[in-house]
Amino acid sequence: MISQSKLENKRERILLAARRLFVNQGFHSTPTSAIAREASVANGTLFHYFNTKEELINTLYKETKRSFFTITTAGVENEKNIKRKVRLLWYNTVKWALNRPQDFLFIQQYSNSPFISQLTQEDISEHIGFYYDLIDQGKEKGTLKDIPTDLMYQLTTYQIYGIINYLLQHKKFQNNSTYLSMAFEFYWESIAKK
Amino acid sequence: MISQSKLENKRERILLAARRLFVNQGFHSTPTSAIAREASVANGTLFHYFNTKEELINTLYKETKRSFFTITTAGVENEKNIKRKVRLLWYNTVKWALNRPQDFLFIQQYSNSPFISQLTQEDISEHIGFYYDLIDQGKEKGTLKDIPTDLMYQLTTYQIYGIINYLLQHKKFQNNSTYLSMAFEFYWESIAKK
DNA sequence: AATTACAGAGTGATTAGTCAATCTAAAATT
DNA sequence: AATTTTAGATTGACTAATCACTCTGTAATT
Repeated sequence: MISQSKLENKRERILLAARRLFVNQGFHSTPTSAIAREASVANGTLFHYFNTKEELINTLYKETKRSFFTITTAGVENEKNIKRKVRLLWYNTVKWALNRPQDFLFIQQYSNSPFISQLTQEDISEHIGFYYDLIDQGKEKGTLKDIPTDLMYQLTTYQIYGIINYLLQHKKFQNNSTYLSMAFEFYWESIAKK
Repeated sequence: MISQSKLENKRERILLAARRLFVNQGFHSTPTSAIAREASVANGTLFHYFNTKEELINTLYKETKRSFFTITTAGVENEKNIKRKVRLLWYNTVKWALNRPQDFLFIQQYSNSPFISQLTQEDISEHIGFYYDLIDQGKEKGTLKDIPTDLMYQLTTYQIYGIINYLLQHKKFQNNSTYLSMAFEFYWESIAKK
């Protein structure tokens, strides 16, 4: 139906506008009126789709995170060994962030913001099992270092954040496969058993 | 002088109250009125010491960062070799963060916030040379891996953020020297040449 | 006496969210 | 097929609350 797609369109436009402004100005210095203006939508329309500003923020986070998870884990299960799985996951994640820097910056900003609603705290742990399982597999097979799973997860997450932020600030390396390969090997060596 | 200490006292109380509230609620959802109330000071007094809210935030950041740098680099120069220097720096940093979680969380929050004033961007690069020099020394001597200095700095910074955040969430490990030692060795192996 | 610290009521601007009115398009009725 | 009904989409003016910051007067310090 045409009307239906039109509707979805406005909701979508609001979310896109919100993300753009949030990344540049932060949650609290982005008024809902500015979001509505940026989305070419009336003030009231925003509150038709989202009851509160916080609901808008949380919805944006959930949808972005879900998309992130789907894209970055694609094909990982089919890889033969741990290193290939980890490599694909790493490349998927880095490419996802470089292709959609707004999405990445939003998630990073949200993760570091002081007040995350309870609902989304649960949402975070929804996907985490996938990574924990992968790490446990690697440890069982003796491929990965024998450090606590949750610590390993935390450290690798931060390391990937680090390389992505670096690449976002140094565009020249983004398509340099030698450079990316070096960065991955650094990553791999830090978690692989010698 | 008593009067002098009294004055410093109020300014200090405002800064402490601000930090406490910022960490819990973020910059923009912490009104200056709340800061004044928390510091047991009148509204106007806050603006006597700081012309604007932004000036208060930036002052807080600068003072915290300076204190951080002074404490964490203490004694590092006197260590004999790179590994000992890096270890002391690592332990100093981790201990600093665990002893003053509010300070750490504030700096982390500030670093990730979308709009950092120009002034403090310069302030950030003020201390960075120290770390770059240390990395360069390590690379020259063949102790550290041969990857670009700025990349190494970025990755190690994030890794330390990672372990600190982990320890803040798992208090039981904070005084476990075996655990800390393991975490440092993990860190060291990730940057040391094999 | 002069300057600085401090208080707290006051101000104009801005905010999230509301609401009554209008529009749209599909379903129901004729 | 033409008309009416209905449900939901959309609008933008409006409101009550909140905000950063000012101003004026008083107390303390020099």
